[in-house]
Amino acid sequence: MMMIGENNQVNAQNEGGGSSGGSGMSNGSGEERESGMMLKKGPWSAAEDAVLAEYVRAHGEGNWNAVQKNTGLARCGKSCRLRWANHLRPNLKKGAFSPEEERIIIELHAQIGNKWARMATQLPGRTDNEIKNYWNTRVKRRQRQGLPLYPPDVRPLYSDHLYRRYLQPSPLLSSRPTSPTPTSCFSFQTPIMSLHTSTMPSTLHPLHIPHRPPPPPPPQNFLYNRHSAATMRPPPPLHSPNSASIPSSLHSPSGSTPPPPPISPLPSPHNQPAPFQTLPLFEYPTSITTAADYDFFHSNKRFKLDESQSNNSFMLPFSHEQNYSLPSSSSKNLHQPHLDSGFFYPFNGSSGDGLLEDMLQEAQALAAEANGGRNKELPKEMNSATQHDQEEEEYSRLINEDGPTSMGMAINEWPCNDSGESSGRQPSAITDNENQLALDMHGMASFSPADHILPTHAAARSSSVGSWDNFPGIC
DNA sequence: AATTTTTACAACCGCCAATGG
DNA sequence: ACCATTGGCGGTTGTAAAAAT
Repeated sequence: MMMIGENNQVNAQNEGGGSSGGSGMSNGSGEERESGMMLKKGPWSAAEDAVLAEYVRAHGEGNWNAVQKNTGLARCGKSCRLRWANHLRPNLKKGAFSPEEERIIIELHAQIGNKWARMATQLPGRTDNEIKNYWNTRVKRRQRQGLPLYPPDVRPLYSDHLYRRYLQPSPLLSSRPTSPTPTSCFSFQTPIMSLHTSTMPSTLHPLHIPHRPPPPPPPQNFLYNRHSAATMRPPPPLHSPNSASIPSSLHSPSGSTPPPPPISPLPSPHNQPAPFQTLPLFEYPTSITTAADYDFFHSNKRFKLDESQSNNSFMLPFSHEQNYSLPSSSSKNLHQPHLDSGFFYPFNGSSGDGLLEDMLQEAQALAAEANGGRNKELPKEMNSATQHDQEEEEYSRLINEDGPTSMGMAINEWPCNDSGESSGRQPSAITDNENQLALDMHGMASFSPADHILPTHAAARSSSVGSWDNFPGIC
């Protein structure tokens, strides 16, 4: 915890940080000069807090730059406003979020995305900063654990920012407008590779492929249980029972909440008319250092290096009619999976989907080989009774209680319009024309397969990577 | 017990829109 | 219309504490 003492310490982190909010130059010591006065940066002291609180008590909020002028407080107006809003104003709640608050945050995020300030208006006493921090921590935690970002009964409805992350122009769609605003969308990295579709052509299959486990030791469990994994119920209602606590004004930007898409079997890739062109699945990692890694990328017949691409794309042998370009190839992309909001929907993967079954079997074989026949190595963190465990339990229950007809597949979002309204059909049921329309509508120019597919090597090697046991349908 | 990793938090940064001169 | 200032927002970073190894 950051110490707030009386000594007006200067935080070294601000060295070379440049100007802040239009204030003067940084002097490299955590202070800035404005109007001839050295402005402090870094943690606030109790004395500074007292000065600011007294000023606001006397003059009210606003006109923050006047604080420094009138009180001599060596803080810029921006800093004063932030300090007041986040720490000093009355009725601020401190401490951990209650389960109710967490639920509200999750549901709000599912609806409006990273609109922290708007979320804060729905959580009295909480600041946007707190909410943002909570969410970012949650994202990291669940990513590492390989869990969906949202519980099964919450489905992200927002659409706008889901796509911003990927709106870099591509050779195919370079004329489309792009947004400069990246977000912390979360593309969930489960122990299974998930080929998310939020920015991919809707005719693509969402696909789960167990990823190559990290080089031993320790091996991960990759056994795939087709029977338990082959059950999936339709998505639950959009809102949990307590979602009524969320004001309607915060529902989708369009003002109406789109209904959940009806569930229908998703045809297998084999049901698609051939020939299939290929889709870049992930970038060739630039940091392969082990023979096992090399073998995985070069000997696995399901992946092939697309030599037509300068960025060492690997391809899956089925795909949309077009290839999609990758953003700049970098090991960073590979090792830092992009964050996006994954959720699940049924995938009919058990009725003669030869390709998919082959892939799954292949992955299973790879897993068994890598794992030396051993299963079930639960990371320590998976044994703790936490909220996510409860969510996971519920999720598993939802998955397993229905008939063995479908398999859980993670995707980001249905094809939908700008208001987040779903087309109401499975991606594979979308025609090419419609798919192109969707692309046009969203400017879905490119995506980063590496972001979506591969777990970070670092994460994969860390002890905190969840085993398959932690993923519903995988045993 | 020492070290490493993760978490929680605070604060800063840059951008942008609103406002007023 | 232009420009500077101000305030707000979302993203990012740094750090201490806690947890894990």
